[in-house]
Amino acid sequence: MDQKNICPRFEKALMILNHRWNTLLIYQLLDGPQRYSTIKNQLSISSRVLTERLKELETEQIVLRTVIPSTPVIIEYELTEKGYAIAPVLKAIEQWSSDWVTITEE
Amino acid sequence: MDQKNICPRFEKALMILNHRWNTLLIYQLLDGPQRYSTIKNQLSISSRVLTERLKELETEQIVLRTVIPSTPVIIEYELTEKGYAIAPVLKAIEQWSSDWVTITEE
DNA sequence: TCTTTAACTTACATTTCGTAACTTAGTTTA
DNA sequence: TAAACTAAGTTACGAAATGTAAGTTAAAGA
Repeated sequence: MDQKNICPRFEKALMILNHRWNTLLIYQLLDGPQRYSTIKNQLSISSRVLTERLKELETEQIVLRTVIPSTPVIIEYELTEKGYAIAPVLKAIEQWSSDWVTITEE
Repeated sequence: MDQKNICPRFEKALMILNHRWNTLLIYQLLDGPQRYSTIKNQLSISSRVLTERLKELETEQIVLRTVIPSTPVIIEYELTEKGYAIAPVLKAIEQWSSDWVTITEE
């Protein structure tokens, strides 16, 4: 009747990675440092949610935010070492999707 | 200005795996076939959403639903081969979480 | 007949998300 | 001098997803 003892670190990892947009954002940043507007243009995410997620990933030390003092100011986002360490997860998803996922067209 | 060409199968995999509860559900089912009430008791998910997600995973052929005709009826859920193939993704997340994720306590 | 049980449903409140318009501060343009 | 432009947000608000709690169903046992 009681719940399984899930490792809290694993649980937290799932919370972060399964939060909408987060894995796609990390996937996008695997290409290297990118500014806010570049990310926004690549993904079909709204600025409201993009800002929110980048803040979350920054708080989790997965993403680093750098201010480039120009006019207008430019902000660059890049993965930290912790962030790049998520790459194998994305690789595993890519592998599974190429092995098993089919697109149903009509 | 245009979006990156993300493989539609990878994109679909992300849609499925990042949908709230889905990875945790799959993780739970890696232990083997389980009935509805067992899953419900292990995770803190509501029956409304649990039913919804199990249907989604069944539609995606990740989960198989079996009716055991008893009274009251018992339903057993288990991963398909496609479902078990997600295990490496979970393993990669476990690895990352044990390497990098810390729990902030107060 | 009444109660019990497993696996859902349903109604409704709360939270999260998406959309579009607005803000801020320097800089160029008119 | 003032209006226009730009990047990176922020705000207000409606729509969609999620959580909560109570209800449903059908057969069987008390």
